[in-house]
Amino acid sequence: MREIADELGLSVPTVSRALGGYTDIAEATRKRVAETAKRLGYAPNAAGRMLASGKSGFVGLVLPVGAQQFVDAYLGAIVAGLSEGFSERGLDLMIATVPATETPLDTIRKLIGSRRVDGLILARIAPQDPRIALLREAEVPFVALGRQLDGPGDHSWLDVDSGAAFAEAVERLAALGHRHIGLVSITDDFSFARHRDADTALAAARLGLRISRIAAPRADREARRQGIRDLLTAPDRPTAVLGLVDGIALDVLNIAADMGLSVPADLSVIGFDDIAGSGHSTPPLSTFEPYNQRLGRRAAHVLADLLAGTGKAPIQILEKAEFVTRGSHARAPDTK
Amino acid sequence: MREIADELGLSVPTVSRALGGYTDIAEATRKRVAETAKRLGYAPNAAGRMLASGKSGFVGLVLPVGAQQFVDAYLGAIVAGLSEGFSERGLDLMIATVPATETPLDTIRKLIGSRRVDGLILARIAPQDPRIALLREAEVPFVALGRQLDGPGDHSWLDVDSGAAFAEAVERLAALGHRHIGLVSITDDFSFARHRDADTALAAARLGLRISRIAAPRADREARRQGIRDLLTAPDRPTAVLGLVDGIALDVLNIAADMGLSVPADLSVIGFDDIAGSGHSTPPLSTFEPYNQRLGRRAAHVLADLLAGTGKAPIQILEKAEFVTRGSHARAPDTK
DNA sequence: TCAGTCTTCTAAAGCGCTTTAGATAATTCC
DNA sequence: GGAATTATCTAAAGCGCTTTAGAAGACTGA
Repeated sequence: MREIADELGLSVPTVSRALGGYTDIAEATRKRVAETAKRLGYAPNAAGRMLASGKSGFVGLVLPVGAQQFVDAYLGAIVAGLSEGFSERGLDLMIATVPATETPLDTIRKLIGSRRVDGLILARIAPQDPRIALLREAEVPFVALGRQLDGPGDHSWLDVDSGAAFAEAVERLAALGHRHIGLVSITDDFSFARHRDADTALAAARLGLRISRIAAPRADREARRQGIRDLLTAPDRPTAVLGLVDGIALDVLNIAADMGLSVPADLSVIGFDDIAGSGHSTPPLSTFEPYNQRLGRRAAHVLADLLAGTGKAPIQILEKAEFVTRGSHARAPDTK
Repeated sequence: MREIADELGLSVPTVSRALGGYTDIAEATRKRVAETAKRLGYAPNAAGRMLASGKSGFVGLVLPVGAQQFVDAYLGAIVAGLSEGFSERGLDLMIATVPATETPLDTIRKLIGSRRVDGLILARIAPQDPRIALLREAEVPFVALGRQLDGPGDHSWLDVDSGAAFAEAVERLAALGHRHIGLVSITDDFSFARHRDADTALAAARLGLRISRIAAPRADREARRQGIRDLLTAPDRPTAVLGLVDGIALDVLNIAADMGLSVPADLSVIGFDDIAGSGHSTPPLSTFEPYNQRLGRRAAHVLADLLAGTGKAPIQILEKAEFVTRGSHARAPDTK
């Protein structure tokens, strides 16, 4: 910056204000400065700017990578969207992992204590998430991706309304003549599982359909597969099955094939997530695409607004997941 | 920091040196400072530290999100590994996206011009990658994930030796009595495709096997599927097929099922990547797992070493992909 | 024409830390 | 016992930028 100032015979603050677009700089000067800056390939030193302005220009996403939690397709899409959204607003995304020796709360405390980030994105919200309490107390702007179970709270969040997607799946199946639908769920305590269970039941009750729900621990694949087998061999087996996630729905396809059931003629199957591979199964899986990248991008904009001070009221957004019509669902067998 | 100094009747620099673990501070003082810092919940201001030390403590990963390129499972795993590895070395990962109005080179130039990052990770290396030339010229430490086509170069890189995996697949199939293997490849100009093509051909030649290679543009799924159908209906069809990636291998499974071919009895199929869904196909797909998260973590350590100045010579690492035995490959049909 | 008002710039201070040079006190050596 | 050394601390400067206060010049209006 001094270089530019020297070259043009101006002072350093003038250059700073010119680049900052302040009004008390003559238009001609502003232009000269801008041109010289470009010619010299000037990029403002981030540290100097941070120190003087008190803003880091960074926004943090804390990943609990330590355990088995890794960056799956969901987080990958979120990261892409966040990064895209923030760069549109002149912010940078930093990804922090929680070291094995620390708790996520420690990491967050350090991050905000060192002023390394101006705000935070919280992903994988637990039904009761202590991080939310911490950030509210510290008065650090943040946006949560996902809802807590005990109501909307008064912080900003975005979530995919996967419950609505399951209700839509029930409606679609009802319209195709299905009267009895299986739901393969999980016993783990995730908010998304409870939302999907509840909204499926609600929609079925509203339409007068029967739901047969089975559930096993998420990681216990064998238990789940046995449950599916039992469900499909029962004398009054459902004519359609909803998988809580695509992985489960693909297992249903798999087991149906083993049992000689033809999908979608004998059995309809619908999943959720549109994971890689869902389009390549036999038959290709009908599922819901949650557009997580778009969700991440919108979350970035919400946080950017928060940081800019635009609007104090919490923003809470439920995004819709789109149904992806493929080959694994059709009219109920006895209504052809 | 001044607070700590005041509280203990010391000067600010003394506190700084005490926390920095310098030798010219009495052990007793060091301990008192450390305790007070902990008690006050002190975290050093990142901006001040950066400005004074000239190091940002950040390492950048530039994502070309703009176009269709999104964060798939590969990049997700890489990000997780990088973040994990860097946090083990006291560095932070920042993810930058390339705005629609800029080229990746612009973004990189800005990043290093503003001293926002101390070093960079380059992912998705092109056969001739201009980013490598730029960073070499700017003398910014970096590590590439992937090789260029024209030899190893003299910069540090890590890559998965997927060519070796395909050679291993050929060997495994040869050992199972297969004499004629199909390879479904792509026509696009990616380094990884050429490595896999070449090493497959080499291994087959060495073992006296026949390879029938077909290829279509990566995005043209219909052309690829037609190619696979032609391959499998030919009078002397191969008894095993390698898919360049899992998506392709799953298509092969799919088409084989449509044609009434039983996998693995009539046809063996092997893929590469172990994407979500590969374990849920019918039958479950035998494939290779590249352990990208581990690769990212190792890359982080290589770059951290570079930044610490430990060892000037470029480090070039080829990682092995592990074969995942599932149900889609078996003995050749006529050798039972 | 001269006080008052803009417009456009500069001077100085300071953000929180690290680093270099130097000061003080305690210790050692002959 | 005094010079030389060592151990431990402090003073001062400076990293590159932004911000506040203020100065200089150009303009207005009666």
